[in-house]
Amino acid sequence: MTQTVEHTRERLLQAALRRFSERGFAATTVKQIAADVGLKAPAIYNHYASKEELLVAASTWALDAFQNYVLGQDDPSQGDVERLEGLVRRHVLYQLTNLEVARANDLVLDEVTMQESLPPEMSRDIRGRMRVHLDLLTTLTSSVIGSSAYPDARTTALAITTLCDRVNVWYRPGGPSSADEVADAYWVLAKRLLAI
Amino acid sequence: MTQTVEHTRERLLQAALRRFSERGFAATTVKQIAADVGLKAPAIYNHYASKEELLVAASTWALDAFQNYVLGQDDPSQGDVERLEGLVRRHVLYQLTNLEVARANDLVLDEVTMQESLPPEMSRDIRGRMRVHLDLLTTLTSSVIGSSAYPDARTTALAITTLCDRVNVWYRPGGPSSADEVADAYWVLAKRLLAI
DNA sequence: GTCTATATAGCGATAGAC
DNA sequence: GTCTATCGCTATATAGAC
Repeated sequence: MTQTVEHTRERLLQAALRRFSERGFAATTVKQIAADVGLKAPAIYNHYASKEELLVAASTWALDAFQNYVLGQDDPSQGDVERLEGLVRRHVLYQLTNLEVARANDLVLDEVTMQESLPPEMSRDIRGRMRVHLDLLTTLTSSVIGSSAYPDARTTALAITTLCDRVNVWYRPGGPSSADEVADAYWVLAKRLLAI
Repeated sequence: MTQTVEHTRERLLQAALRRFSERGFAATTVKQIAADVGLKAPAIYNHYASKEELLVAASTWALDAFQNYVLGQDDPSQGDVERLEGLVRRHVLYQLTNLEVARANDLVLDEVTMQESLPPEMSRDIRGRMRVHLDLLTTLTSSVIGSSAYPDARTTALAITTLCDRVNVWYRPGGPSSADEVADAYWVLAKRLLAI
């Protein structure tokens, strides 16, 4: 009871993240987000200037969390295959142990793929971040399969990251496989795509 | 000029399909759909009872078109590998030559994955249809890789269909590859996943 | 920093003339 | 079958009291 206060701003961000990831941006109302943290709708505007700013904040937070986890642990002193394995495993594990954040990332990526949904500045930022991830994956893939491989490194890297990215679409927490088991299986699949 | 009339109902459905696929259901207004076919918003209700009915009609149409193309040409008298090749190639080609419809299918599948967006009857219908596709793919995969393979046939089939499904996310019509070239490359990737 | 009350705007959908 | 006008509602966001 002493400091159940907790910073309202952060709790609003988490509530927004969950709502946006469940129903999408347009179908979510600020009233719902406010209610999730025990507030009336107008109180939100003491913390965020607009609903769109909430989307930007939530999306940025989700992308940061993903990249910190997946890319932050990459160790350039390791071999290329080991680095690829780490990227694949962490990508899968992240998707499966942070279903909400992962869904939010799917969502924001979708809104970037489409038009007008997000402020252009943020669209650029997001594209840039995804490029960092894909470029690293492509570089490592190229080292492993060679520069004249068919399909080429970019196509192969895209296939690998797509598989990892979509794992949360069909995975259900209570199901037969643990997240680690799925990560194992997906690294096997990735190795097949790399033909190693 | 003789019969530029064309059945308004169908043109509305196509306009709805495009709008929904571009911006999502909640963010699309009936006014926009009506304007796309040169009508005012209320005229829509002479053809569809509600915005939701337009979504149901558009989604059903899109799913039918996809399944007719991909599954309708499947020939059970062929070998398992040949049938898998056909399914993969047609899936990719369909995604790339019907970008709008493909996006609409992504969308409706997403709304099914989430909750409440669609009438429950339709959610069941869509789940059933996707099961038909995945079940066929899983059966053929199982025949090819065996029932004790690791990862198992369902995981492998899911990976293959996921790759095909997401090809339209990064493909751009004016880019370096034709749809046929992408289909070639993806069948190579699918074979690697099948370890053949 | 939260509340109630309200401004403003846009939505889906209906009524009724043509 | 389409139009204009409008209903009823809900949305985001603001104003001002506490």
